[in-house]
Amino acid sequence: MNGADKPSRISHKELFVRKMTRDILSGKLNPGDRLPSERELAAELGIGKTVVHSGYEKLSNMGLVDIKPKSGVFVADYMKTGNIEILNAIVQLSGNELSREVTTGILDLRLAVEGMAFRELCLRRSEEDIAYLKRITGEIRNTADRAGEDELAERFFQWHREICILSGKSILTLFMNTAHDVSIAFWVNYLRMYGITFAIDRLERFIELIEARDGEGAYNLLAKGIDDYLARLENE
Amino acid sequence: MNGADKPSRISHKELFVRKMTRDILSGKLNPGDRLPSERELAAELGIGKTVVHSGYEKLSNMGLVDIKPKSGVFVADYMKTGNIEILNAIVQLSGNELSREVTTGILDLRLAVEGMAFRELCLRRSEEDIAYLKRITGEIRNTADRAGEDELAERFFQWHREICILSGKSILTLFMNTAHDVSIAFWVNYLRMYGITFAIDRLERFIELIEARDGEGAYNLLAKGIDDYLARLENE
DNA sequence: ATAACAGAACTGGTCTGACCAGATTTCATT
DNA sequence: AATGAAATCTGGTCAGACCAGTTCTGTTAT
Repeated sequence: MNGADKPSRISHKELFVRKMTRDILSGKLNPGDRLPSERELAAELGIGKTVVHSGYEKLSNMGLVDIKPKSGVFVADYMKTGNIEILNAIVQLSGNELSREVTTGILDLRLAVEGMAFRELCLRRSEEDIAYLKRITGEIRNTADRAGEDELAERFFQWHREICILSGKSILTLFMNTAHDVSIAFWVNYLRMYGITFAIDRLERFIELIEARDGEGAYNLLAKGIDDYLARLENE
Repeated sequence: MNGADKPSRISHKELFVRKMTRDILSGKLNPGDRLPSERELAAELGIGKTVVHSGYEKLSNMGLVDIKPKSGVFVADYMKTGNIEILNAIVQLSGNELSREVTTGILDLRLAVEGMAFRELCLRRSEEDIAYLKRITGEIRNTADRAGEDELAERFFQWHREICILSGKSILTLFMNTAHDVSIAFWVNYLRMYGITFAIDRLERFIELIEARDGEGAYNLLAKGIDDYLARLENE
């Protein structure tokens, strides 16, 4: 019993994927290692081969394992071949705790992606864009008290994603979504560190700069915020 | 020869996913539309319900559809909620042809990601790194004649990914892999446009700059290359 | 002793049909 | 008209059967 009482039952596949992810990411299994065959594993875990196959397929999509058809499944050199979904898996496993390396990496990318979005949006923003951003920012302020930590993090994520959407560069939006889970973990930490009021004030400062079409200003505010966050992380 | 000779038979699931992807991306189906139930579709297409389920699952992973459990499957507002895998799907559907918007978007991101990798690598590169880069570049040159278009594109992709790996910023590598398919499409076009010799010479120029620890130089060469490519694209 | 080669014993890949449980609709009862 | 139980939808899961390559193994011919 229990301990991890999940109201919604966890499927065999989900359990299997988590176990394998943990074993691989923790270093218990090393790149190149051969994994048990689908049949073996199915028998050992008392589940169907189809389930194991589906699980291996998912791990393969993340880049954690390398499936050689009709031959075997091997642990992949995932830091070479994996994709960003691995980050999301890492975050979920470690319960929203981010290592420093992951944090700085993600922030570097965020600066690149969102910085570009800010600059583009400042060039093309309409009055409607400004009104819309003000409206959703107001909504965040109004519901901040009764919103949970995760929900608030989600709202901040959506606010920044909106910048990408409004910028018209749809690639940036797709990228933001790809890094969703890891972003949420970041925002939870951020909001704990700086507090809600400070964070919302910052959103409004961004809106002012966009309204003034000050792309460089918005970029610099973003860059400065990231630097500051990393500096505080160092001093912890 | 050839064109589309696929030796490996295409599975029902693959066919189904492609059809749905095409219908959604082409605008034949619109965000919010309810899709047929798994059973309906299975009967209509003469395949098993599990196959349809698995297909819907894949589409959901890409962010193309929104699965409401026990309720129905709906076309998602994918430009808002989709992730980068959608790009890969777009590329595959259009037979490696890239729209201008996708191309510029991807190149913007590449500049951000690889530019950072070049700068970092110039700071920390060892003699071994240089020797390794020279070796794999030599291999590309030696095999360029007998390699197919796609294989060569893959090798160029791997070369640039190697920059990310050697830079030590593993997040950048993960990002590169996430955009793999779309990058291959880019490199195929690039190699057609500039020719193999020019492209390989350029790799060697990069190595010289890394050896000289000239991070700015490498960044500028990358930026200039991208600008030039986009300019030529305009004039086509 | 060694090389070549059938065939047995693996491997992952695909698909069907059955069953589960939550969501939704229908329709008789109040 | 409002209520609520039951029928009928929905996606979610799973086991087992079959397919087709790959790899190992033991025999045979040199």
